Amino acid sequence: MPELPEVEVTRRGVAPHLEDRIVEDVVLRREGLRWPFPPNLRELLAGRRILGTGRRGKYLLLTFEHGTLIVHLGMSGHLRVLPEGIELKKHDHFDLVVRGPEGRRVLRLHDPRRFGAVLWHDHDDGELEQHVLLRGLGVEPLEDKFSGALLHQATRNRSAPIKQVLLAGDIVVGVGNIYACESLFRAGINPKTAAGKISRARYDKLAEAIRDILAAAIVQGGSTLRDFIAVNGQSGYFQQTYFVYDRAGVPCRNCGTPVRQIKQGQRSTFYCAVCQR
DNA sequence: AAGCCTACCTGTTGGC
DNA sequence: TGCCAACAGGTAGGCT
Repeated sequence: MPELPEVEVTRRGVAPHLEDRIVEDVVLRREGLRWPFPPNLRELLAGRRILGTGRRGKYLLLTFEHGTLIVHLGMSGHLRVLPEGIELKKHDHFDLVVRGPEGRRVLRLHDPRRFGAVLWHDHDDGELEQHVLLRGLGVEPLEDKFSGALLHQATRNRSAPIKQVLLAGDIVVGVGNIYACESLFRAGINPKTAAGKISRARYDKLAEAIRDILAAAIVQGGSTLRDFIAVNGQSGYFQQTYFVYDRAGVPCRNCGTPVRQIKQGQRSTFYCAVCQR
């Protein structure tokens, strides 16, 4: 589910309910997800004020004075903000209960496949950016540092296909399977092309495509394919604007040639063999 | 070091 | 309708 736009939509959704609120309770309903939950989370957070929210790649960050709560939604996770007393659903694993002007609110993490994570980074343990999960991440695609020049320079020694290099996340973060396919279509680049063989001019186009597509997806509330919903329960709409993703055999919106589906590194790739060379 | 593969899970879908 | 295999948006970690 959640690539960068969905995580950013989630962050923007939860932010007004969390910022400057005091945590009153933490409820853990299992040992953990991908990794164990910090067992002392309630002691760490109860009575503490949430100073702000952030995002690094697909990691959602809740900042406290003494540390940062790191939340990852994995493939199937979503967060909702609910009034107290809403009935639990299967796979509701974690609640953060906060008090605000409108009373108590519950931030509830739902994650059927349990590839998500909730971790704590204590400020005594050094810089957040040096956290083991964050330190290897590439640049943020919506920040100024991201450019065709950066993509070009960073890929000179990469022989892997551009699609897989984008997904790897060590050069640029947040571009998952959907947005990698869509961006390569927009830039007219065949996903199988070796990353190191793509020209600077084509990378300029790709960087622009990634930026534009991610930004547009955020405006649309992200993509709702199977189960993504925003904090308020609304679906995203970006999937209606897909050019290639999930459209195998359907005529290309640009040239009419049927969209192809192939496997790259066990993941589906969708592309137009005519528009993408 | 790049690049490939596996593993972690449940839910949905499509073929028979 | 039921059964089963294949597949799904992410990514760390282990191997070559």
